[in-house]
Amino acid sequence: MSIDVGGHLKAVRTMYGLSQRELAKRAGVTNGTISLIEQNRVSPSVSSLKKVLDGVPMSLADFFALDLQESPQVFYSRDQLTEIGDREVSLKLVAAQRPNRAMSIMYERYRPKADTGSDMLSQQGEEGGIILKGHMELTVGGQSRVLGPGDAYYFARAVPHRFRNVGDEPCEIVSASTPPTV
Amino acid sequence: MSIDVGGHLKAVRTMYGLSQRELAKRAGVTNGTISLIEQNRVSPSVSSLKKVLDGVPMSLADFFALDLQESPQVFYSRDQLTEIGDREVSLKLVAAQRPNRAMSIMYERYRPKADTGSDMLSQQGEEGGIILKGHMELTVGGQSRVLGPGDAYYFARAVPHRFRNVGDEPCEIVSASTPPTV
DNA sequence: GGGTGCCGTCTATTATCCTAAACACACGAC
DNA sequence: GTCGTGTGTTTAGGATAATAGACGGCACCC
Repeated sequence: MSIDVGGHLKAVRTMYGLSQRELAKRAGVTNGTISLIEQNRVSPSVSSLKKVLDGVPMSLADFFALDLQESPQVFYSRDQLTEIGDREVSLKLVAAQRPNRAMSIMYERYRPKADTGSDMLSQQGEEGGIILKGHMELTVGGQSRVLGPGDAYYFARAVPHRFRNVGDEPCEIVSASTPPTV
Repeated sequence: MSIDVGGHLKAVRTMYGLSQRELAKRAGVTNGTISLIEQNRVSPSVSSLKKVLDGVPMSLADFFALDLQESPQVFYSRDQLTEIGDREVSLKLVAAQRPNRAMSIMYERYRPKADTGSDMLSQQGEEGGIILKGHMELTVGGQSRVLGPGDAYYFARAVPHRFRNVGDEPCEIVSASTPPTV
């Protein structure tokens, strides 16, 4: 067994401020079980691990998705955002260097007439955002629409999509997508 | 055990076009084990389930995260956003009615002195955002910091966190979180 | 009809996990 | 001091999972 289930569980438990006995009681197992698991002296069955996590509560998916190793960066000043745009479109990415993050969050700035080109598509995931300034024509699947400040969008990336700044001023958007593409 | 590990495994295995014996051989377990797991006659230990998934290969996190999705509305005008705030904090949610979406994207507006209260925590997921206007004190785990326009944050929700508008003007944020809490 | 090969299932045995209860240590109250 | 209550750890034994190998089914070929 390569993955450290025990350490993982201990981290989760202590993060919630629970003792082994408290967690055991909530989960309907014995404190000894928790102890043995945390020491990696046993590899719990999925059913018992689920019982334990139900006591937190936390899903199995989240449990195994947890990063754990260190405490990652939380705060990013505006000049710490990773910029990845070209001249037409500027993208400032939050938490770019964070491994295995679940989302990309970006501050996007489109010059007048900027255009992502016809019908981008990714295999998977979802994307959404809110327009802050300017006017953006968004085409998703068959549908097309011009969005202004305060308007928003949300779509599955498997559908072809295109962004085009149809205004005379720059268009600014905050967007999020999952899973992160960049 | 509420979750259907067996059916799940069978779906993964057949998706990869493997027989029980093939998968067993790759994984270093016996075909009987696969059979018993798929029938939910046993709840595999994490270690053996991991061995089995290594034969695919697939991570435990992905295994437990498997799901499906889809839905229609793409564009949301500003007054179509679902508002869910109280007097102190206004939250405008994109695609609120969309079932099984992967993220929540929100336009958040905090009145001066607005405070989410001490140490909220959700059991799961990640959250991030970008400050548009005003100044927000964000506390995550031990660390605390005041963020201004253009600054950003990103953290795992399992860590206790708190937002507090420390400025005299309203603070506006666009945030995203996954999985959606609301 | 008899082989051959691959499929998933089942059984008897062995290996591992889970429980209940004891154990050891630390800290505060009195 | 010695209770009382909190913590995590250990142990014996019963419960559960994993193994090796047998079993029956189905398709294909001779």
